[in-house]
Amino acid sequence: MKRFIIRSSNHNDMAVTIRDVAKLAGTSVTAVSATLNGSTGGTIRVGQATRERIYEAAAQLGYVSNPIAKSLATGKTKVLGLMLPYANAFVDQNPFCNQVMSGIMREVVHQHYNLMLYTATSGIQLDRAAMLVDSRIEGLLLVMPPEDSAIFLKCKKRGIPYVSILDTPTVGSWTVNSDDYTGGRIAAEHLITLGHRRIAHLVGSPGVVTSVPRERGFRDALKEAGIEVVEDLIVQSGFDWRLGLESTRLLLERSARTRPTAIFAANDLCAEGAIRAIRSAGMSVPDDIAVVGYDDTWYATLTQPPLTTVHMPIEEMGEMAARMLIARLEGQNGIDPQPVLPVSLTIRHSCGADASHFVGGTMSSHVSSQ
Amino acid sequence: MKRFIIRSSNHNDMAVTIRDVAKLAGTSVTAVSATLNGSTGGTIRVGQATRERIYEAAAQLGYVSNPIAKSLATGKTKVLGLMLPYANAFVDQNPFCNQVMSGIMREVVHQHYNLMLYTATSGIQLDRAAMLVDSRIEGLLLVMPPEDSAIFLKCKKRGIPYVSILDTPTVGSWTVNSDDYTGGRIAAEHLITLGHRRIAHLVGSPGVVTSVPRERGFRDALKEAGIEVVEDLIVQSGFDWRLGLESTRLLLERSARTRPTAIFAANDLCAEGAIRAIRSAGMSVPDDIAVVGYDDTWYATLTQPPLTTVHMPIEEMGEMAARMLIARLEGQNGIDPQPVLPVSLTIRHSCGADASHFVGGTMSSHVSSQ
DNA sequence: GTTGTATGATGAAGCGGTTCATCAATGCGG
DNA sequence: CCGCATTGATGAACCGCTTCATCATACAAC
Repeated sequence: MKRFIIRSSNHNDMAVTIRDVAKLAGTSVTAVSATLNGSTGGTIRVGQATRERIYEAAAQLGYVSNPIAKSLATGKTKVLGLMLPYANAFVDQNPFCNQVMSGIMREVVHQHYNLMLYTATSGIQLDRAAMLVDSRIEGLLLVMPPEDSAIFLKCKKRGIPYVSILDTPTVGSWTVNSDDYTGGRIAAEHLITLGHRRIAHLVGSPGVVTSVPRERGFRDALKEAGIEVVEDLIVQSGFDWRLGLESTRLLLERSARTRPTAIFAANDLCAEGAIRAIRSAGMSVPDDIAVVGYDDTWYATLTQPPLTTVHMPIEEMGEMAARMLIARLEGQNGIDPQPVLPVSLTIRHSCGADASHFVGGTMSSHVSSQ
Repeated sequence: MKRFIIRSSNHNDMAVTIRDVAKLAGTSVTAVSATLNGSTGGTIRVGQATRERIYEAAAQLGYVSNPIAKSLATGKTKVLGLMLPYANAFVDQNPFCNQVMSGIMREVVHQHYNLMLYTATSGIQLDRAAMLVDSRIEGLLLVMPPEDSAIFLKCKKRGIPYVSILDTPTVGSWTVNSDDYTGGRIAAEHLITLGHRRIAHLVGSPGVVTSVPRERGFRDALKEAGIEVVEDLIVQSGFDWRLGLESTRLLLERSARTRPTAIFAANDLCAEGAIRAIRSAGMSVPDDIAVVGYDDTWYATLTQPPLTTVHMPIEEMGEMAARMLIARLEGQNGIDPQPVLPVSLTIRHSCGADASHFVGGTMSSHVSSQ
């Protein structure tokens, strides 16, 4: 026997469908669909009267469209994926990711998209996490993806467009970066302007793309000021405060005559480590040694003294990435695929500078003080 | 003229479907579906030989199931929603949310679910954000939801089950909390054991449910130790370091004889503020005034001195919430709907205690030192 | 030989929308 | 009155997958 099916109007928890609305409004599902979607302008036309009956019926039934069915029919999900970097501690402990996420969220919500979150949690490698990325998402946002990750291949195979944040731009890639070169420069220039000559640079973790241009900018600034670049003062460090502390401790072991009088740290957390090392060596920041951070996360206001740091427009980068991805999905063109956002210097107290002297005094497009 | 449709095998970017696999394997879609899902044990049975042909065909075509179609057919999406709290700064600047998210992610990935992220970004109220929650998600996780939010109603109407983290348990609700009462107690007890008698408590933001039981625990501990509870020493503060600083500053204005010798702060950030206030008043932590924090986020290791703080199992709470929600979705029963996770005291250096004296010396189930 | 019971396999009806192809009615110029 | 463009409206195919109802066969028991 065939099942007896007459669309049992209420399977109790069954949501109301477009058909229910059509029935109540005494019209067709086509009309309902077109009306409720603001009529796409195809061959389907709905008169004013019908339209109103539909609205009323929909309201009366409390109809809400089922996005899943819609996705299946249209092939569009209005969902973006966000893949956070592999190192769990990084995500947990670095305000950077949060701020990027905030920016992304803002834009995503604004454009009526949704965000699916993926992370490579402890024990799950990024590539394995990538397996979970499926056709539910239309595009993917990547934060600091490791080079040559299988995830890229996978996206390509699946035809999923992606935009990465903080990634080396290559031909045809879509990346959002900030101007790390200038960031390195303005940090150095600020210190130079303050009279420093022996300036150390704690370089970020190897493999993180931002490190190289920052270092380059740093070196160039020194050269241009006619200051000899002492290789021993440019040391490998990292984005963790412990690393900053360790590296700085080593620097402080140098004799008073070769010891740096200023340190340009890999990021704000690293600067925190540097400040600690300096303190525990019985010296003062900024009187004995000046410190410049990088990122200008909220944490920079919490160091003692508050950190002079290179401001990265982190939220804006997230926002930009989301905007680019969506624009691309919607077939807009004329989008710059590899924007580089400007940085600036936020002057606080870790260099001993009076902010007011420096407004407009650096290469940055914007110098603020707090 | 009717469209001429023979399922044009390759619309070029069209993904391979279950039908393609069936065709190649010379069998039916039913068989393919059953096989690839590990045969649900219904009336559909697939023989070994067919099964192998199917696997081979699927592999050859690089078939991947379309989760959207699957969702539409089954009514299950395997997607959970996560609603982060409204205050943007809170999410950005408080490590708490991150850690909860980590825990949630861990469990969600482990159970082969996905996570859709919702936040009330600046300018978008929580209730408006809730509008975006749709049938794509099977359940919702809420972090510190404001009471009486429209979101609850909405979930109920839609039949979406939810579990909230840090929320007052009510009849029939599903909530995950940690033992705030004991948290307040052990903080106080620790300080009492160290000989303190004038202990202040900086209470968390009003409206946040954790504040009340913590204060109660704090008071009870004092009473039990026969210490008079001085109302003036229990002050409204908040979860931001600025608030901690401000509140503490006021406390320090008291005469030396009525001034507290120890402060139990609302959370780690608030404790940071307290430490600063104490320092800038020319006093020392812990020598002049001891400070206890709450949460034990990574930030607690960064204060100077490192913070003795009540350890909240934050990640575990996230994990637990996700596990409960999924269990509920999958119809398991016997789940405790309102678990209260144990807290403990992490002893560092802001109270001047030697950790080794205190192992087992408090009510906590676990005392660790770093 | 008949009946019964596993086992193996499949067609087709959904799930809830979108959209193409088609048709009815209306209005207008000549 | 006829031809034609325009507006209004609809049935049904389709998106890709699940699953019910049904059927075919083989083999065991009686």
